[in-house]
Amino acid sequence: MMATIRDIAGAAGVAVGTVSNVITGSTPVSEPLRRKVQAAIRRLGYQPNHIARSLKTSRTRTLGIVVPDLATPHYSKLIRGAETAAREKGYTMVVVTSSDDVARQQDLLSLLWSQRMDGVLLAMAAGPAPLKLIVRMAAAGVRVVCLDRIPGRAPVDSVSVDDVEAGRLGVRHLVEQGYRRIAIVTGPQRLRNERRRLLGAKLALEESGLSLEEGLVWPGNLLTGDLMEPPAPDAVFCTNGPTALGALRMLRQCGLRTPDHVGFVTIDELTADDLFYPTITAVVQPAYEIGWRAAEILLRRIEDAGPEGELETVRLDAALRVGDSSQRR
Amino acid sequence: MMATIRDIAGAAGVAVGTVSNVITGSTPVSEPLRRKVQAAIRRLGYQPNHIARSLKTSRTRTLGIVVPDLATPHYSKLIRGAETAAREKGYTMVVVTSSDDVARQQDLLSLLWSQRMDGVLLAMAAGPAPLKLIVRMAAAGVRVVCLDRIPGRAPVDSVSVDDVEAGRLGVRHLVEQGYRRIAIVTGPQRLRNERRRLLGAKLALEESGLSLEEGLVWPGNLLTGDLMEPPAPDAVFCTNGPTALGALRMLRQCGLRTPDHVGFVTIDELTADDLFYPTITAVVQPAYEIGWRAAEILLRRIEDAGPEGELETVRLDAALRVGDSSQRR
DNA sequence: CTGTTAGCGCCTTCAA
DNA sequence: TTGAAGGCGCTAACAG
Repeated sequence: MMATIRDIAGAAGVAVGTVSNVITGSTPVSEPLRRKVQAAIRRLGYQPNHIARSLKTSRTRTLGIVVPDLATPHYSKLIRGAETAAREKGYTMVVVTSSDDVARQQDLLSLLWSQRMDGVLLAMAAGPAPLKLIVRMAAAGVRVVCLDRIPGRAPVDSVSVDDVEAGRLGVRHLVEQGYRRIAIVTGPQRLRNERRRLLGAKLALEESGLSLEEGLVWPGNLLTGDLMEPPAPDAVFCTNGPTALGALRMLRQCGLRTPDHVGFVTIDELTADDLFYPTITAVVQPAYEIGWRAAEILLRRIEDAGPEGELETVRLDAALRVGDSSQRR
Repeated sequence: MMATIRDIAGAAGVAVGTVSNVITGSTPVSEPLRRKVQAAIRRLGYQPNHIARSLKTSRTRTLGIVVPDLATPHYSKLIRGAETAAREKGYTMVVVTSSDDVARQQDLLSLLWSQRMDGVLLAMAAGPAPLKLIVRMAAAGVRVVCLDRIPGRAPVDSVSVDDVEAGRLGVRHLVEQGYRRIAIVTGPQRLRNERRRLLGAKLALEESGLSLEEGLVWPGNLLTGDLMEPPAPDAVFCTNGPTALGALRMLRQCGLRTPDHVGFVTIDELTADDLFYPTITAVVQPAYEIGWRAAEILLRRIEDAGPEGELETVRLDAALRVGDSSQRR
């Protein structure tokens, strides 16, 4: 039903090997034959079967990327970066989402392995790292590079932002603006990123001679009233975008505005945060570059395929983008 | 290097066919043998090769979805809906983005075809529909279902929102609120959706006995000053999310606030639009359901594989979600 | 039930 | 340069 290399060989009056040669370009083919072959390809609407090709070559020229979710702008930027790098090298990128579920993440990795992806980019789901699987995949020739959400200490290449610095940067800015009772709102502490951002925030406080009161650290989501009851903060620092949205909702519910009643800084850009009134001060991650760099490393591993070489561990810097929300009045 | 079905047959002391039978479950296998096989599978860390399986069965149990971009919340919801429906049937969803580029869209469709996806979901890039390719793919057994951004008249199943109604809904609301000089800001008119939303908006005006002044329709992005020079609008209606963000930026630049100076309604939810101050009135599309329904239709086509049957054309309703921005004071 | 075997479509030596 | 042939890993008959 569907045209094969054989059909077009027949139609062009040449051998299948010749057809393959004109398609892959691996072996020179004389002009007249090449023309006949290409004519037949067009005429029959032939579409090479990558499945068969991959089975033969045991390379798919396809990369997988596993992310916790697609809705967060952070991950769409990251994917775009990775996808662009892959495309430049002639690779296709397949995107799948774990919904932050480790079981599903495990399934997805197995699936990508079964699909014989040449390599996989992994932004881990919250929870234990699938190290054993990663190691087995690597042994089987499926490279894995972690990005954004990376495991603590593990034999994998990784690219991410410097989380400690990001946390420090945001809180230091608040301190410099004159805020003293700074509340920290974080995501789940199972995530290493979150732990490190919190660590950075604490460091910034210590460096300023301020002590962090435990009452002012809220891991996970804010609860109503946290902002009102003593010790009430004069500023809020959020360690990620979704958390920031939650915190802002809470502020609104409590009738608090930034920066009039409380200073506000978050890690991650919020969609259209320049439209918020007042605009939001953010510690911005180079999301696109994280994706790009990770894909680059992965592709190098795949194409060099030589000895293991050194593990690559890239830490990129986040940048402070000052808005209105942290301007103490 | 990588364990094959053969290796585990050897390790378990059975024939390859038996191994295949326990894996696929297509033929019953006695308990003792099944156990030996499964032990061997675990021991050797065997991972089935989907490539080979697909070559044999000529089914990949994988669907592709092509979207213009990932950053828009609308598309991530849509993808989640489609992905969920696919997963329920045991299919994997591969996400690729066209960046709204028809050439790239063409390449991606060819690629998905070459990868022998069992079916493809397509939210078209702005520009001419790749009808010929779609027809060829269908003939070759790769079903295509269009969603969200669908072609005008074409022999494909399609799922989308009722754009005319969505446009009408938004503008009618503004009229009901007492606005009279309503500006319409649209996306590129090459997009059928945009044309139809504009049409709906015009209908709502006519039905209210209001005439649309050409000066108050801005296709594409707003330009500075449009809002200030006469005839200045007393309300703005945007036909999609990104356009709305642009318009809001413009309003801010002009020092105009909603609803004090100008009423505001948009099609599409904006991320965290409940946090905008004032909150934004939106005509909300059932994005998740669009994805879900489209995947459902596609899967039915794939699995029934029978006669063509009737073309399915699903039009879902958008809903008005009233916020502050359209409350005339 | 279990084992054997013939391809799925393609690429890649290897001879001619 | 061209053509013929083997086999990638797996499934699905089919024969035992």
